[in-house]
Amino acid sequence: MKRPPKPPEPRSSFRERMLRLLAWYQGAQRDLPWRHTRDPYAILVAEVMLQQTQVSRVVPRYDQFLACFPTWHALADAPVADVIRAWEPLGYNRRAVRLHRLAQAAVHRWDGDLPHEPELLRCLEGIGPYTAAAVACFAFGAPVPVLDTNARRVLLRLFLGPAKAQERELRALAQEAVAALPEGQAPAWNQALMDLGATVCTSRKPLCPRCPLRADCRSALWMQRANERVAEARGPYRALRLKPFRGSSRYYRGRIVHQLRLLPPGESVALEELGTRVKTTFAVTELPWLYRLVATLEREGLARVEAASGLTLNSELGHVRVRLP
DNA sequence: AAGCCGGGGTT
DNA sequence: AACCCAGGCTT
Repeated sequence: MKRPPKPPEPRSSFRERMLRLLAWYQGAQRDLPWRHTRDPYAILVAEVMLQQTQVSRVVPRYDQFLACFPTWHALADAPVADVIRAWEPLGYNRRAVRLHRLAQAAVHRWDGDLPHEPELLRCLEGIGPYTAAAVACFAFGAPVPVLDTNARRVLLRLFLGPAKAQERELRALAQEAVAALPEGQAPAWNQALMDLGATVCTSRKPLCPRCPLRADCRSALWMQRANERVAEARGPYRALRLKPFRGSSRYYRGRIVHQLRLLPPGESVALEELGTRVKTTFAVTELPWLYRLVATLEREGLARVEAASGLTLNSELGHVRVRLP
């Protein structure tokens, strides 16, 4: 008997797959603090904190930040130094400054609210395509795609396969999905994509056996083989835990801001003293280097330099003092 | 498109 | 040691 041609894989319709993911989400969704509110302020705080920062690192800081700054007004009226302090250790410290300015814009320009349309949200500094869509959807219920790294990966693997796709097709696919959604399901859908990506369809070690859509996934088979290859190739693990970014300007910027946060409120530190706190081998010949870093931080709203105006001669740098803005 | 911007956890 | 992360902005 001739071997029968391989039957076409049974594929559920686009809509069936969406409904299955939504059903999975109903039972598997993560209980996250920012999912208990639709207050635009609380949503925005979460979304800004979550920019390029893992959920597990935001959770412990989130309630604490909201306790310090419960409303638009509370945040807008607070000294920016307090906001910068409350941001530690989330990183990307300019987000704290931008969030502070966003609160002031909400109070003074938008009458205690935010615009509801993603296109208008996008005009605000610190709100990019992701955050605009997230606020529009999660706070205002707008049926728009919310494309973060998780949603991109899930859509790509699920519908487009292992080949790399252009941002353009991804957006088209995401838009098509949202348009096919039952009324009012956009927030759940977007969160379902993120949850699947965060807990099952992970970047490095996806748990395909636990995936509700495995049977209809364009990448499942490919992924299984890839995992087997990785398992074979994996060698003994050694934890090294060396200091990352040693010597990079990014590394020292972080240390500088950390030291400024440690200062008592309103106090400043001499540039040279700051140098020794930030770098154990600091020498006075490095004052210009340190001053450049601090000057950049000042332009970004993360530091204030107290000095005779515009003097950058080496001999003058000894009089420079630095503090939080 | 590429570089820059933190910092902690995972493998 | 590199990789990862509910990105955004500048050049």
